[in-house]
Amino acid sequence: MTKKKTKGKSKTLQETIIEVCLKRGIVFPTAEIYGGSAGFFELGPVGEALRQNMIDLWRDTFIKSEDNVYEISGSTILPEKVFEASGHLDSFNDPLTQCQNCKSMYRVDHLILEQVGIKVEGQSLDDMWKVIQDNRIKCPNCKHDLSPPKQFNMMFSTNIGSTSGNIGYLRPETAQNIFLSFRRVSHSMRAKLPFGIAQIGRAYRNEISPRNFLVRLRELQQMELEMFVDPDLLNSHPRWDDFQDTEINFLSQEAQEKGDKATFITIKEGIDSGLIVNQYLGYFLAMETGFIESLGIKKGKFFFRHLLDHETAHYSKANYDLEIEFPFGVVECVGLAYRTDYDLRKHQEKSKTKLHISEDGKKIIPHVVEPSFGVDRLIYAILLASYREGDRDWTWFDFPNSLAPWEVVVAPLQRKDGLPEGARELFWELKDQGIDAIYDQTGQIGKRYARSDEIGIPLVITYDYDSLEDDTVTLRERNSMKQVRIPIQDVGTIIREFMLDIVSWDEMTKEFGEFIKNSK
RNA sequence: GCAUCAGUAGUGAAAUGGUUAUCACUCGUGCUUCCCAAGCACGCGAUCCGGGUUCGAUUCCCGGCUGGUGCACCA
Repeated sequence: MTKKKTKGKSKTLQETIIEVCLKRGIVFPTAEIYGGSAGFFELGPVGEALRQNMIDLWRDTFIKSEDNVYEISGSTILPEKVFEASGHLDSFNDPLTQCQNCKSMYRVDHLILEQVGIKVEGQSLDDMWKVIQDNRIKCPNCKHDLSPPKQFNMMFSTNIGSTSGNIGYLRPETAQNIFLSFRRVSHSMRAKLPFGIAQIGRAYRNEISPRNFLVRLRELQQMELEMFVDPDLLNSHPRWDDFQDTEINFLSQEAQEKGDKATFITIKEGIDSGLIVNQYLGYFLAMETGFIESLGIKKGKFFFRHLLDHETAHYSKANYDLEIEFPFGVVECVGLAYRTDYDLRKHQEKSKTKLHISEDGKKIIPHVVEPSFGVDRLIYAILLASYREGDRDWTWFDFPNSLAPWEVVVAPLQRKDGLPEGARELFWELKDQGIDAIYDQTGQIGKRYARSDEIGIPLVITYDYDSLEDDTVTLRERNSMKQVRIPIQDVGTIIREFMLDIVSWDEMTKEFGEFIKNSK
């Protein structure tokens, strides 16, 4: 953690980002006019544009570029049986006890295991209370008496319909819908292993203590993919040759125990040494690396942490968290879990519905490899990674072009002499061409450049007096603050090529020459 | 959930048990042929919520909400 807030002194990066978010309509607290509600945030126009652009990028990468991944959209409220089967009802119900004196809270089962070595996980509260009393377990902190254990449920519950007793829960992860609709999707798509089902949507967790802006939320958004694979073929990924040499930044369990840093390894090295459990996990480690880089986050700034055994969820046989480094600490943004056949088996048992795939006369319950992305945390990570300050009087976001909230601002140099009319005409022309433009004629031109930079719009077109004469406009680029003068009829094409990274800004200035204002 | 600090225009700050709560920037309108938050004029805009003490509370007290930090928690 860095620095303190003391009047007029330096602010943390987090405080700075939050300030810009409020000011520029990126993110703000839910129900703010009523004092807000912890753990909930709303995206403003700029934040929502970022979110949509990131989701598009994810869909392109993890669904559209694959030959057999199908996207669904499931309900956010699910009946209780689902979570009895999935294990969330047991595992999500943490039994807690509190010290009567110092008020410290403890997970009862963890405390008992640690103090007297007895495993009580899954036992009733009364039984656990008995173990505490029989063994005279006291508060490890101050040695005083503990309270009887209480359940704390991390899932939001509700009643379905008018009768009580039909309990539903807001899903704590999007993944369960995928297992529930597995049979329908695999049949309707006539899917053959390996195939994937993806979902982008909201999930809910009643966190005890929401913290750190968009990091720990009670309502969150996920982009999840469940890849279903024949368990005998987990080490026969069809594209092995394409990704085996991809380098990833990896923090092994052993390195964590020694306190070492993450190091770069290739996927092949990871597989050969057993650090990466199978090729499908390796594939997604490589894919996740590429995706995060495309968000403008540098390869050395994030790493995969192989979770320690006690941190690994009840359903998972191996878990790799993608953690991104920032001045105040790391933000965990993506998980990669090897869920094996846990979920399908549990749902098969509970629902009495066959959840296998028939192939070559064999009945296979596929194993599941699950990359799971936290949308909100990634938005935060993008903001942090793109935030810039320096050679100008305002701050800006250096978003990758594909994430920018708008592609271009169209601005008349002044609000008179026919300039607004000309600029307006160009603005509508660009819209017709499918360019995501926004019009701004308020205030002086420099102020409009600043505002545009501040929400990370890469380009500004200025329609000036010369435009009236010769049908050219200036095009300004955010990062260099340099301009070129280009013919109006080519503007749409030029913007498109720049936004798709077909033509770089350097190439553009070479072709058109840098425009210097003819002062006075 | 515990402890602790904090909450004043959009943002950042100032002040006060008593007339109309101050300032900067932002924002809006106008002027200035004006290409990187220039200048001038005018304008909009705030004491987190509830209760108590008091003739009077933004200020003092209590409770809540929200945020920072530490602990705990994070399937």
